[in-house]
Amino acid sequence: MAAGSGSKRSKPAGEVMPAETEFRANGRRPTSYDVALRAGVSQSAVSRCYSPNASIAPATRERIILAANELGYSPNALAQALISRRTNLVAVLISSLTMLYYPEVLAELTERLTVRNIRVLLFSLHAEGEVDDVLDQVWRHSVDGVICAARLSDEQIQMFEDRHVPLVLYNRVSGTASAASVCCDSVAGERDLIGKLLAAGHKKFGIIAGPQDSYVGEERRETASETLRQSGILDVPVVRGDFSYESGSTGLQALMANDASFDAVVCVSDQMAIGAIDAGREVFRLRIPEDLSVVGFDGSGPATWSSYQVTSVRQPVQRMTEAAVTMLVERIEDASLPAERRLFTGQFIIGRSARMA
Amino acid sequence: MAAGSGSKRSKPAGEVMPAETEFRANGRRPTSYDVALRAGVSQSAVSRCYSPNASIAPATRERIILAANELGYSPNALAQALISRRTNLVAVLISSLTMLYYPEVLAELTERLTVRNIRVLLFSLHAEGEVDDVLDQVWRHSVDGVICAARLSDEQIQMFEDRHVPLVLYNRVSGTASAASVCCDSVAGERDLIGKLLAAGHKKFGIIAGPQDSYVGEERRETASETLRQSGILDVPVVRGDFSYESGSTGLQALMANDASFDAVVCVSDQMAIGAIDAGREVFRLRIPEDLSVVGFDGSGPATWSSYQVTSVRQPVQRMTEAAVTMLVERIEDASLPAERRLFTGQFIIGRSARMA
DNA sequence: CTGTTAGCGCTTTCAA
DNA sequence: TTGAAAGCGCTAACAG
Repeated sequence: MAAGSGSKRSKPAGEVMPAETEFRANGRRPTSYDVALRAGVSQSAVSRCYSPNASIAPATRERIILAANELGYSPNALAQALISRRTNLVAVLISSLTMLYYPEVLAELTERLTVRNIRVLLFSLHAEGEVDDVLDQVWRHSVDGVICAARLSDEQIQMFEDRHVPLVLYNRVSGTASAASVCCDSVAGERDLIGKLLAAGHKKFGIIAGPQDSYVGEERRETASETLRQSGILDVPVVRGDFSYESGSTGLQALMANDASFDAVVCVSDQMAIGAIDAGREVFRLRIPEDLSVVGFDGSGPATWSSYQVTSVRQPVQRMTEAAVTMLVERIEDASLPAERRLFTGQFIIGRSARMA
Repeated sequence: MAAGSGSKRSKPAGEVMPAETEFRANGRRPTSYDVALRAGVSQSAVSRCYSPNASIAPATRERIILAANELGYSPNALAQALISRRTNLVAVLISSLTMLYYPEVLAELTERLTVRNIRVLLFSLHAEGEVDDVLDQVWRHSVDGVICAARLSDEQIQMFEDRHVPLVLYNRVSGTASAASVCCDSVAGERDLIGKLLAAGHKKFGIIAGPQDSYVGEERRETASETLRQSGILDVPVVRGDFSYESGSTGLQALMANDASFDAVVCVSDQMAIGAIDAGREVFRLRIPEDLSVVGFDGSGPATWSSYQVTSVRQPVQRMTEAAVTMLVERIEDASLPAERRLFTGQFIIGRSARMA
């Protein structure tokens, strides 16, 4: 018998196991050695059967596949990864809030990675300090690359370069370090939104911003303020939320507590816009948009529901996730590829939550 | 020098590498050999440093930790897993729809697994046929266990037993095979809901059900029909949706197309209830709940928004996810544990979408 | 086309 | 407490 003799296995060559009639007779999953034994070939022949471009005789392959099926064999991804230095694993880092309020992104990323035969190792970040622990796990698992939709410091981004782990940032860019990223253009989108509100004659604005550590949130808030300032509208009050419905609702109430004469409230996310709309209607008995215009950002599911129909900017999530996955895979394939930043333009959604004339 | 000589490494003992001043001088991540070399100990000493209950002298440990930090070393999870037969990886299987409409579950599961030092390998299923491919990947990656919130056939469940891979089903039970599971009691919840509608004098019902392959959807639909039948209300029309907002909206319209005299519409999910409420208001100009009562199920986020306030049954997601994770971890620790089924009672949410008197 | 061989980086006896 | 040695299951030269 070809296999077994001279192998490193502990059982001597003569002591060949009987045909394994039971599934997993020895209590462990079958290995390529078991398959080789049964098919009467060498272990490496079995390995070749599962290699995309291996040279193996059709007849041999058939015998091996048969034996493998009888045994219920499938290659051990750990061993494959250990030797080939390719895990086919990508870590997706996502802040728990984003995961809750924007699940479409995760669903799309997962699907697109799966299509490329890549598995997703999911990390959900809530607290800030957690990031370092998560990164440690990322290194330990030798993932082929990382897609990050959570806050990373420049030092942390630098670690990816040091370790040659391809990284693509989602809806954020790094300040100093150069990292590949895919974003929806918050500046253009928010400017567009504000411009339309101004054109419709809105004069008294309020802003419901996101947490300070949110990249897109801050970008949208700054753009809103700046655009208004350029039109001579200064000192626009800002309150902060956490992207949640509740914080949109309390945000509006906080704004109104000081001064209830708003024309328009700019929310940096749809979820908060919805909260603001509900608070406007329920708490202040306002008609939206006749008495108060509310705009959001994202174009996420509930924003289109007929009770809200939020005037907003829709992120092209499908194209963005596809771009992120493509960029990452390219960098896994060719580590020398330079950092690239892809900026997608959001689509204005007219909705019914803002007076547009 | 202790390490290096006699090791299996290809570089001869004499050809010792110079002190590695650079991070990852050889272009690869440092291994325990590199650390051993630098700390002047054997590779196994380094390994012990990262073992919870190893016997190692404090002084030695310190030298090793120092060297490890200088090199930026962290253990290779692949190699650890390969030899120790423990990956600290759990696969989470979730249907893409569930992922979209019920992200809280994924977030909670991930968080609770992370706390237990377990990583999540995420698989999102859309089509039915995909399951077998996903399972193949699950086997290949030698996960320690699986939490499944997607449809699995009895044969597929049997594969987990054959391979001794612990499995916990989430919000579903297996028909014949015995698998551990965590569920919210749809029967009790739906019966409660229907009972309250009946008590309030509703007479003419319609049901918006889920897809036929949804376990909870069908359970809720059957319970609703059955409970009504027991009160003498027969032939309740049923239309099917896919749990989405849109299908709730079109579902109501389909029901009304035949007969617009409904008292109450029972939706098997909140998302569809919301769609039905909006369609009732927008399309049919109905007041909810004065003209039409709508009830849902789940108690998911948007259901509590003030525009909807869906009368529903809230699943105790926190307790359910904790139970699922605990059950799985117990079975990873002790494979001989018998299958167990934990049923949680949902909480009735009175809401404002159904007339209750 | 096929088999032999040498490890991937680590844990775990077994001696010392 | 420590080191040497033996693999975990696999890929990838290298010969033949």
